Amino acid sequence: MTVLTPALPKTGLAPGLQGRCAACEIRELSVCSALSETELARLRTIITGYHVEPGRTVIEEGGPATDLFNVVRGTVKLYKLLPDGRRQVTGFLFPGDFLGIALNDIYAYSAEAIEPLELCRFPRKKLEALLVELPRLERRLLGETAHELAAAQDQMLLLGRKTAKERVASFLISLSRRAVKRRRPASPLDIPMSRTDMADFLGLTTETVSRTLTQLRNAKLIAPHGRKGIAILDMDGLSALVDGDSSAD
Amino acid sequence: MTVLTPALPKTGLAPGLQGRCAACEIRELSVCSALSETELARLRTIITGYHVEPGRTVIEEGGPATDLFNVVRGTVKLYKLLPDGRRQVTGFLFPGDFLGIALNDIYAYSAEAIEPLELCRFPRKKLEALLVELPRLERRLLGETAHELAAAQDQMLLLGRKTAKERVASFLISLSRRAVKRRRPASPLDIPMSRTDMADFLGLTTETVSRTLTQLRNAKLIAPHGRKGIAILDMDGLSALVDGDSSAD
DNA sequence: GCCTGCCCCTGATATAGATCAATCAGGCTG
DNA sequence: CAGCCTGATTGATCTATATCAGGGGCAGGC
Repeated sequence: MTVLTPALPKTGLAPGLQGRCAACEIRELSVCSALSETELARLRTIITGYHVEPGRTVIEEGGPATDLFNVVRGTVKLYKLLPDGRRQVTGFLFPGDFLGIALNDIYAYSAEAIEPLELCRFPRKKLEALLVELPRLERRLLGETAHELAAAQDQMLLLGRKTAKERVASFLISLSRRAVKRRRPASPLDIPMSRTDMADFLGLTTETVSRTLTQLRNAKLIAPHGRKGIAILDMDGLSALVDGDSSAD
Repeated sequence: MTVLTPALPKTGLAPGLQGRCAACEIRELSVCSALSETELARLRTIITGYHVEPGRTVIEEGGPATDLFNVVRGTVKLYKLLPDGRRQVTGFLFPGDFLGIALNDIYAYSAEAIEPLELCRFPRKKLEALLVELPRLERRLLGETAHELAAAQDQMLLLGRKTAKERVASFLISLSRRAVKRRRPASPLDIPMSRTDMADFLGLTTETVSRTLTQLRNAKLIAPHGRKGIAILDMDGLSALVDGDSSAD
C-alpha cells in the first residue's frame, strides 16, 4: 500500500495514452475516478495500452478471462451466439465503460471493435491482487456491475415486451443519454454501429429496424444527419413512444 | 471493528429463524458463506427476519431502496412494468439468492412472493457500513451481482433470439439446474409460478407457454408430476432443443 | 472515371406467436 | 356436495414482424 512507482514504467501504451493517467480524458467517467493520485499511480503500474481495429475481436465467448479493460476511445459491441449463428448483442460500450467482468475464468460473451479502439488493459490476476489494497476501486467495480445489471434488466423489458417502434425509440434515447454523459450533444447522434448490430441488439431484423427508422423520420421525430448520424427533432415525441417508461442509459 | 455482540439482540426473526445463523439451512448457498463465525456474529446484529405471504410485494419499483434481503425459504418473482400494464419478469429467486441490489437509492424493479416467504433483511445503510469491515462480504456481493448479470445476458439471448420451444426448454433446464444447486433432485421439478409468470419471464403469452408444454409432453420429453410439478423424461432431448438444433419436432 | 462490394432501404409474401373465444379441472365456499 | 372462481388447456383467427427479393448509393480500388 506504500509502494509508489519510482518512475514511469514503459507499459506500451497506445498512441494518445502516452501521458499519465492524470491527463486521461475519460478519467472522471471511468473506474479510475474512484482513486486518488497516489492510488492511480499504483494502478497504473499494471496497465498496458491496447489498440484494436474495427471488426477485430477483443475478447471471445468461452475463452480464458485473462484481462479486463477500460474503453478509452472507440465503440465496442458485446454479443453472444447460438450454435446456428443467431446473434444477440447484449450491449455497446463507449469511452469510460468497463469491459470484461467475468463470473468464472471464462468470458461469457464476445466483444468486437466497431470503431478504432483504444483500451487500458488490466491483467485480471494483478487487478484482483490490487483490489485488496484499493477498496474504493472494488466498491466502484461493484457499482459498475450493478449499473450493467440494471441496464440488462431494462433490455429484458425491451426484448420481452416492447414493440419494434418502442424498441428503436428506446435505443435512440438511450444513445442520446449516454452521449450526454460523455459530454456530447444530446441530439445530432453518432450512430457507429450497423443496422445489423442494432437489429441484433433490439431482437429485430435489419429490415424492421430500417423500416421503423423510416417511420420515425416520416413522423418528423428524427432526421438523418450526415453519413451515419441521426438528429432527434422531437425528444418528447420520441419519449412518448417508449410508453413513458424509464429506459436507462 | 472489534465490537462483538455481547448477547443475542432481539431481532424479531421469523418463525424458523429463531436459531443462530450457524444453524441456517441455506447458509452455504448464500452470501453468508463468505464469512467466518465471528464475522457472521457481526453481520447478525443488523439482521431482522421477515415473512411475506404469497402475492404480497417485498419491494416496489421506484420505491426507496432501504433494505437488502436474503431468501431463506420460498420463491420470489422480480418484475418490471410498462405504464400500460405489460409486464416483464426479470428473474425468479429461490432460497439462498440475494435480493435488492440497487444502483441508486431507488429499486429498479418490484419483487413479489410466489410462495410463503422467509427473508433475512439487512438495512442498507447498516450493511454498507459493515462492508468496510467485512471485505469478504463485499467480494461475495460483487460475485453475486456478476452472477446475476451473466444470467441477465443469457436471458437477453433467450428473449431476443430464441423460439418459443427453445425458451420453454431453456427455462425448464434452468429450473432443474437451480434445483440441483439447492440439493434438490434434477427431475421431478417443482413449478411454483403460474403460467402467466412463466409467460412474462419468457416474453410469451400464457397460451403459447401452455401449447409449448403440451408439445414437449407429446414428444415424451416431459410429463406432468402431481399438481404443480413436471418430470423431465429426456434431459438430453430437452437440451438439444435449447440451442437451436432444428432436428426434432 | 468507372467498377465492385457493402450497406441500407423498400416492396411482396409468409409465419410464429398473439389474440379472441370456449371449455375444462380443481379447489374453495357456503 | 352443488356452484363458483381461478388458472390451464385447446381451438380459430389475426397480425406484427420475419423472410424473400430487388434496387440504389456511397466508398474504395484501379
